[in-house]
Amino acid sequence: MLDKRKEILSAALRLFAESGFHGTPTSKIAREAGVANGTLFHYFATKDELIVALYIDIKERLACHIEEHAADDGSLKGRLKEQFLNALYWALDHSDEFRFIQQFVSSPYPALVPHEQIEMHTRKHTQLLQKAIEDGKIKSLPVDYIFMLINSVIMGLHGYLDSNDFSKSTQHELINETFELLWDMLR
Amino acid sequence: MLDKRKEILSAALRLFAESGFHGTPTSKIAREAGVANGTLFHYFATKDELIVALYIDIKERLACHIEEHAADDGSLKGRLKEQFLNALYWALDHSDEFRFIQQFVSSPYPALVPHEQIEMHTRKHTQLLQKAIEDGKIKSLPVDYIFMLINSVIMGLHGYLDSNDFSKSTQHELINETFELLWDMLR
DNA sequence: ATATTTGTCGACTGATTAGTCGGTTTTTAT
DNA sequence: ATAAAAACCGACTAATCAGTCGACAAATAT
Repeated sequence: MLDKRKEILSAALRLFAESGFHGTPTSKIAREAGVANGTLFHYFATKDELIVALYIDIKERLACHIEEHAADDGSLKGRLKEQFLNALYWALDHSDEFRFIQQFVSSPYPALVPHEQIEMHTRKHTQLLQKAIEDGKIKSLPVDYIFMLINSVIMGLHGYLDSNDFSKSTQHELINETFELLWDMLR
Repeated sequence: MLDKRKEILSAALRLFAESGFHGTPTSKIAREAGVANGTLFHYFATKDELIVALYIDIKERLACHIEEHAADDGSLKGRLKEQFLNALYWALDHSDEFRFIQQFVSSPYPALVPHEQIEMHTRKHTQLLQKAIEDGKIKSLPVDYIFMLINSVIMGLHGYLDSNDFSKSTQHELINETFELLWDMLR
């Protein structure tokens, strides 16, 4: 049964999102995952390693989701919009994951993640942007700057939608409007 | 000497920004502040109370800064821009404070802060926005929505400027450009 | 002067935690 | 069938940490 690893990651995610990294003892994670204490340390040598592994796992799942749902045809704007919407819907459907990521990036942990790993995940998003810039569809500004702007808005909008509780359709409208606002800004 | 309280807050800020809330033992804070262990708990009954007090302290200082540097004359756009620039420059000059706030908001702690306290600090910023909306200077969208958008961009831009190291003048340019971008988007 | 309150100290404690270890079961390879 | 390796267990430990306590000092009040 190799899916005990998954069980551990899943339990850790739930508990971290609820009580934070340090508010969650490894013993509780093991119990919640239905494995022994030692088993946790069989898969992850340290708690830190578990946290980093969880981060990478989530990032991978997000990248997969966006890749899967990417429309390969259509205008550049349409494809970018697709990415934007997918990121937000994923975040809305995976608020534990999102809370974890937020906690993670505003902690000392990111230093422990190999640099290439990070870049690999962002490149997929930035290359579409790069193309849009080259085609003159959006302003000629540094890609990582634009990426930062979009990302910030995604983060912020998610928090906003998460703390108010709108109907599904209102959410959808807000997300759409926000993208159009962003697009106008970058055009 | 009642400024031991300040000494404790200041040491806590430095250490929290460096190692996170839970990576920082109270004993280390006391040592760094030059006071005894028990003294820390004389001023703050629990570690949590210290963390919340530090949050409120920082928020107050930020609000003061923005208020002090607010130009009372000038166009609405100019005043809004002033606020935007001041927030960013403050953040750039107080990265420990900023790191702390980021950590704080993506943790379970905000639940411990009285709601009025939060609203009090945001109202000052939102009321200028409210006026801009009423005057038709910017799009008629919910104030807190617009506030969220601006805030996200401030957060994101700060992170961006912090991780690249641009010259002062490049920073200034980027900040200016970003505000103009934002303004165009909201107009 | 005296009493009272407030601030300060640092040794101490009870609880908790990350991580270990020796042994058992399960899987895989031969 | 047998041996070797990998997964798994849970009691245990060494260390750490938040918070206490009783004693002392300084300031304030009477």
